[in-house]
Amino acid sequence: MATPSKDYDFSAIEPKWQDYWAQNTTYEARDFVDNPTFYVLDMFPYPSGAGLHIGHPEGYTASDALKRFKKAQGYNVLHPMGWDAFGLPTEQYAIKTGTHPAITTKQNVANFTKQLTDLGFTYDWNREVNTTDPSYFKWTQWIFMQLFKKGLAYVEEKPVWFCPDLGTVLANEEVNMTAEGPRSDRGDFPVERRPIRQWVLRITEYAERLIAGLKDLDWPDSTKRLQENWIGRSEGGEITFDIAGHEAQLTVFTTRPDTLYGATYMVIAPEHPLVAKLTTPEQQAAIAAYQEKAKSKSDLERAELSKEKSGFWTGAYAINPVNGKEIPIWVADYVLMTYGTGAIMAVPAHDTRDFEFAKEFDLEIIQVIDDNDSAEKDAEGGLKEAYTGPGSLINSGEQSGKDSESAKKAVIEQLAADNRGKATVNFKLRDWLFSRQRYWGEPFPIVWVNEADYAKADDSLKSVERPVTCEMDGETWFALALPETELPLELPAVESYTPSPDGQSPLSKAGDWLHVYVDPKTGETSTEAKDDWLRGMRETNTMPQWAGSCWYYLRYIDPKNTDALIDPAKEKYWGTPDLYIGGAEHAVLHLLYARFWHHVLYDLGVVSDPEPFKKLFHQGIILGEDGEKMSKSRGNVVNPDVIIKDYGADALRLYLMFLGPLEAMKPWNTKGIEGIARFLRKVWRLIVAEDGSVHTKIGATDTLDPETARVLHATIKKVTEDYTALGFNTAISQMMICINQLSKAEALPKQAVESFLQLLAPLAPHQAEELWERLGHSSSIALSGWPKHDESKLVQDTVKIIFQVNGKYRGDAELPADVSKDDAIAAAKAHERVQSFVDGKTIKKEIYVPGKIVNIVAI
RNA sequence: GCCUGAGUGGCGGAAUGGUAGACGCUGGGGAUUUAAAAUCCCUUGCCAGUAAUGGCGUGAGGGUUCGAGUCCCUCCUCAGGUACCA
Repeated sequence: MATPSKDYDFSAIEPKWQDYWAQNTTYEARDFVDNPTFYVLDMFPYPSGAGLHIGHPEGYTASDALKRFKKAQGYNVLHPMGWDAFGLPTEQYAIKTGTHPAITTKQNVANFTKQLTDLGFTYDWNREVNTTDPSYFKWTQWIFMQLFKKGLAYVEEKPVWFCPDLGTVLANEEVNMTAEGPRSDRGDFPVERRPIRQWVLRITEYAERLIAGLKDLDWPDSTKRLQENWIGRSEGGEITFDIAGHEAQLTVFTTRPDTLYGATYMVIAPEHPLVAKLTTPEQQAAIAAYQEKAKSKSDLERAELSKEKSGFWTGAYAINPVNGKEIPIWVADYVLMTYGTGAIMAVPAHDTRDFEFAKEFDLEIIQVIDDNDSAEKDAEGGLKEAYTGPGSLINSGEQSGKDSESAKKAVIEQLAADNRGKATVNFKLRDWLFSRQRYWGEPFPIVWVNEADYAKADDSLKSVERPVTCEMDGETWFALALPETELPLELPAVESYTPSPDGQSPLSKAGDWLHVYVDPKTGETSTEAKDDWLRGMRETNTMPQWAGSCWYYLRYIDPKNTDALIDPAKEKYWGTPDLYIGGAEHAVLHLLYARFWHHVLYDLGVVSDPEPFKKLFHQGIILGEDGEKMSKSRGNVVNPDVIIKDYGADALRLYLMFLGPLEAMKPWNTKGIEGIARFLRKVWRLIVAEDGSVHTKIGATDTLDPETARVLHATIKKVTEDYTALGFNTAISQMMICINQLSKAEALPKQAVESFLQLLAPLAPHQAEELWERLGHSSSIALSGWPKHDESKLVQDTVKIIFQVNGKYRGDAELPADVSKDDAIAAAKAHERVQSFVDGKTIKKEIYVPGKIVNIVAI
């Protein structure tokens, strides 16, 4: 059965072993066996028409190698793969060609599967998932239903980013600010603001837990920080101001209640509901024009346009609750309606933005925190810039003298007694815009009915605590969730995948699907009218691509379950992934959304741990040979298929891992892969003689010479450690050192060579299997276990001791490994060159680092 | 501006506070070959020197230490993220 070839012919060897692993289900994960489990998860790809990018195999090689390593160590390893297949490009292609996205998806998946197989990745394809498969998205819809019933979903008409070219709404995160204005992240088309009916998920209700949960995760620190900043927790207080001559009050959020005495004016956002009420007739025209201007800008644009402060006085005054001071209320767009309460108390002395605004409009600046002379002052002693640091309070009535930290509490307590303030926590995080006006996404399992019908429907179909309503054509509609028996709700066939010009989903044109009758008791639906059934209309929005990727790692554990999202016993057996490998571009969105859903599923009792990804690793980006990001337009894209054809999958896998640390961004270098190819040929020649038989020097002896044994055991040790820590580049270096050493030996015990192959197998599995077979084994190297190093083989009789004088190398000597301090120092002093540097000087100190260094300090 | 990272030969990169440059690529020289591929050997941080050897050297400047690429402080550059978040 062995390939007769005497040469290392990867093009014959690699398919042979890929078939072998598939047929023997070598890497199948088995539920409930006694071995310890190890679940290694890759971020599943979007199966685009372009095929695999070189970035995919980088992370996937690491996980495949780790999987094989863990398997060899006796773990029951789960390493699955699937497809994040809903998405815009497929839909765009459908619009252009009329091909149903499901057909395109199927083709792309087939292509991706082949490419992954060619790379020698042995995923457990029994567990393959596809987000567009109804048996999968049934459960995506089911999760949404739970969110809906828990009151975590609502509908709102919001001005959202709309991209006319893509014909869809985009989330804030999918829009980039550029010099040419706001543009879509995908495709780089211009986008604008439009009010559209949207589903929104209350991720903000989990903000506190999402922050707190980060603490114990083994994630890159930078990623944790990114999520922290994104959620943006700030502690502070809300303070309520009376308005002179008005019933209404204004509540502000501030992180600096301690500076309240320094509040010299207030600012409300142009969109603030009280603007019209507060504006005096004289100011009316100016304010209205300003509001109009602000409306045309978005939050992002406001930030992008010059930071010059603009605004107008409303003509009204607020009353500072601590000292009764009347302060003017301004409207300015540097205050955002979407953060805090949309209103602020301005303390120009201690806030940079307020300071700039006050300077611009000549407003009063009162310093209330002592800067201890650390801030720059003008001739009159006024601040030249805001002092934002801590200090003790001045000009602050009864609070004067306190330090700013304790004053924060004191001021809030003082106000609380009067019901004018309370301590609060504010978040930057906003609720998650969860709908798209697209065809190729999960339909919402929602039917809209009128108010009278809603009253007739069973509570089990409702969000009881927080009914969800929307306005359509001047009527109020109420949302009912479909029962589990109605799932999956599949996509209807449509004639055109193009959204309507007003931005509504293509589903809004699927008449037969759109209009349904609902059984008020069970939620069962029918296209036919029935007695007492409610007449309803299906939701036409679809879910964003994030929906399917929010929970796929759970489905791998129990992919074929038709009765539940996941069997609790299997969930407990496998737990959450032990390692999650994927790009840092998902540091915020995917990883935050998935954590949110997982927390909700935890609350529902579906999973037994609140956090889904305990350990996360980001592989770096591979740049083109020119050191620039790979892109078609640059022409520096490396195609994995071509590399496999020229050098083989093993060489590509090894080289991807040898380029540098897995997490680093590093340039590709086609010349460099030659070195790896050379290494693989060397391994081959060590075992296969010129006539194609096993080399006669293998097994010609039972013992290794001490030096070769030392190198081999050092290699076993280092490779084992490095694989565990994903330090593949240094593991490969060590294996190169080892093969160079083994090649020198005249005779080798068979076992030494086998140990080496076992180390190599995770990264170059095809060649390792082939050579393993040629050494006479009939079963896979995957089942052969993992070598253990023998510490005693690492011990050397003599060690090289470095001699330094004043910290500089001046010589060395081989000394007995157990040489005493005195003997080592004596040996150093006896050394000719050391003497020449010590001569005529006084020895101040002698240091001996056992087994390493003697340092003589002489002046 | 703020938050992360990162700056080491011609290049990718190694170095629990202990000989900086492992391993690989590239370059130079040689062996083998009719020739080529493949393979093998020597060499390859900079400066001086035939050499032995000496001096310099991890973005810059300080500091701690017997000893610093590694720890501390200040600064510079680059990459990624984020931005009027009160």
